[in-house]
Amino acid sequence: MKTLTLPSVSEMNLTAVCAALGDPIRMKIVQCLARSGEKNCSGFEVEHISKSTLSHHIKILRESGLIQPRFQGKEHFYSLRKEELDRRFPGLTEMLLNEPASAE
Amino acid sequence: MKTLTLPSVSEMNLTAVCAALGDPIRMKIVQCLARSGEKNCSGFEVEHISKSTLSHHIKILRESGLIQPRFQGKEHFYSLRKEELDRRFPGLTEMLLNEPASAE
DNA sequence: TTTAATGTTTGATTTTTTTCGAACTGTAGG
DNA sequence: CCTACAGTTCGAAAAAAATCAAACATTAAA
Repeated sequence: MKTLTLPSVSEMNLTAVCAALGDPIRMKIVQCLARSGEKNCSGFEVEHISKSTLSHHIKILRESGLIQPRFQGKEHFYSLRKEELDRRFPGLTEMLLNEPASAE
Repeated sequence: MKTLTLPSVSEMNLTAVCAALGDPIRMKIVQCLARSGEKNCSGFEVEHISKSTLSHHIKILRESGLIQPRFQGKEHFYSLRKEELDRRFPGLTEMLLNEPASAE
């Protein structure tokens, strides 16, 4: 059974969202999704991390409410929860788009 | 000699700012400053932490560019760098003000 | 010049987070 | 049914962050 817990708009918490965005890998994933819509794990432009580590970061992003999954066959497609974020944290998605990808 | 390093607007980094805001104590301090302007350490509404821990959190906030100090006598007054933040991260200070103080 | 007040810094400890490989789950194709 | 693929979960190890007490610095006041 797939029990997917995604916080509602009112359940989203700014501190948790900031903590999620406070890691360079997660920031990069979120910026990637902000710029290009839906992607599966292999589409995130992150290198040199194992798939279990990537999965861990995705979980934190999902639990904070920043991203949402869509399951299709064996692939998990993720996307920014733009509508929800724009309601809860106006200006945030623009911030993500305006910020240059940090050198890593 | 007091060498105070405060990042310029262009030096501010979204990931670092988010990491700074990702801790509940620091979030509370910043929200406190956003609502009420300048305060010294004893004015931050945080309890149950030692002064050295508080000083540590203040340092992280200052180095991220979120707050700035003003030295007057033996007191250090801190304030949000509102003008700089509004230029670099439009919408951020509103987010801080809109967010209810999280129960701790 | 002592003493008290307001922090900061240092060094050590605890706690949390990040990371990985291995095992596992579910899906699709042969 | 067997195998490959895409990803998650588990358990352990490493790295980073938070925490505190003690020592230090600076200012002001007695």
